[in-house]
This record gives sequence, structure tokens and C-alpha cells, in this order.
Amino acid sequence: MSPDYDKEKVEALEAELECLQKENEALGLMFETMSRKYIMLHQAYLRQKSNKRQRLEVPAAGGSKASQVFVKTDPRDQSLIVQDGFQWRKYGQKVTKDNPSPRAYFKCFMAPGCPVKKKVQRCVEDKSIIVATYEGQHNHDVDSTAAGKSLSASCSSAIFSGTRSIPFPPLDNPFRPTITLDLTLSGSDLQNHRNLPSLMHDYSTSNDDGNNKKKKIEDYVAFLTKDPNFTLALAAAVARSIKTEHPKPSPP
DNA sequence: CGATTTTGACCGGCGC
DNA sequence: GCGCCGGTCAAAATCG
Repeated sequence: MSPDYDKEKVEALEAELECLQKENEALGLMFETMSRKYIMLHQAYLRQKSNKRQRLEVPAAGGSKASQVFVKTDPRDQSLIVQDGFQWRKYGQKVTKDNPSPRAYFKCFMAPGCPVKKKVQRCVEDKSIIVATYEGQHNHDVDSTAAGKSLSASCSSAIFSGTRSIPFPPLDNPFRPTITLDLTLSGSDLQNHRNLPSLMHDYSTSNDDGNNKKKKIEDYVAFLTKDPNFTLALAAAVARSIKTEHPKPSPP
């Protein structure tokens, strides 16, 4: 072990450390932005829920359920396409009063008679976020190849499911939707992602006001993990990825 | 030329 | 009862 070798090694490690710190800082900022957006959307959702149509909260016979999925997209992309593994046919578009962005109406036509509909509209607060509202239950299985493609080819990522109730019970239900719970944030390199707690620890200790930020992040994580809908969506996403890795052979 | 999307018209529910 | 608004229909337009 020569001193030169050690020095070189130390320099390399320092460079790597600096690189990681910058990366952590950027990811931390993105995480904070995302958490703000989530809180904003959650509050808007709660406001709407409490202000409008309270009588509709009485569940219909058979339980008509709706779930919302928030999808982060490229703001330049004006299309209202949410790749979720199902085939949808657009049957209408409307501009609603509370949102200048048009709302598109889709029906599932993967199977004849499938009653599922979805409404897709850009978030009024952040036009890079698409809100997809699903209604009904599919009477057929999801097209796993399309779902797989949608995960790899789409530049969008569903950041969370703001569900009042998820119409497709996760894991054991073959009719569940492809709710992609992607907390990695669009545009970031998958290879660069370490596990979140250590990432947050590095980030929080590398800043002067680290304690404050750390507390914010911990609060947010606690908030998310307490939300049963988040847990359900997370479980669905994990199940989805397992299914994609080990696809069951399709019948001839 | 068939499939799909667009878009204006129509319908029904809800609040005033 | 009337008007507003969201959701759906269906003819026209567009696409492959």
C-alpha cells in the first residue's frame, strides 16, 4: 500500500461522497416538492368531498366504488393518456366548471360488457399531474403485456393513489388494476436509488437545517404509512411487480 | 374502409 | 319550475 495509492483512493471516495451528497440534496428537494403536492391535492380532495354531494356518500347497492390515481407526466405532454394495462375507448370530453383543463371520459373495451369507466383530467393546481378516476370493476383480467409495456414505455408515473376506496382488492384479485405506485419520481435514474431511509438520513445530516427537514420527512412517512389506502396501493404495486417478474403462463 | 377520436347536442340530477 | 352542470350519445371527422 503506497501513500499515493491511499491518496488516490481517498480522493475517489471524496468525489463519490460529494456526488452522492449532491444527488441526495436533489432527491430531497424532489421529495419535498412531491410531499407538498400530495398535501395540496389531498386537501383539495377533502374540500371537494366535504363540500359536494354529501348525499352521494350513501353507497349504492352492490357498492359503486371509485378510486383516484394521480399520475405525474411531462407537463409538455398535452395528452390525457394514462397507461394502466387496460384498453380504453374515449367516448366524451367536457370542460368542467372547477377546472379549465378538459375532462376526458373513457370506457374499458378489453372485454365486451365491461362496466368500468374512467375520467381523466389534469390537476387544476399542477397541470403536470393527471387525475384518473376509475369507476366499477373489470369483469376480465388485465393485459399483462400491455401493463408491462406501460411501465417501461411511459414517461409518466403514478405517484400515489388517493383512493376513497380501492375497487379492486389487491393481491388475490385477478381483476385488480395496474396502479403503479412509483415513488422514485420521474426523470431520476433508477440505478441511483438507494433505500429511502438511508437516503433521507444522508440528506438530513448533510444540511444545516437537517433536523427540521428530517422531521418533515419522518412526519410525511408516518402520515403515508398510517393511510390504509396508501398501504393497499403499495401492496398492489409490489404484487404487480412480482407478477411482471414471474408472469403466469397464458392459456393457449 | 373500418376503427377510433372529436365535438356539439341531449338528458337527468341537483340546487335555488 | 328553472337553470346549471356533469355525464353520455351519436354523427362527423380523422387516422392507419
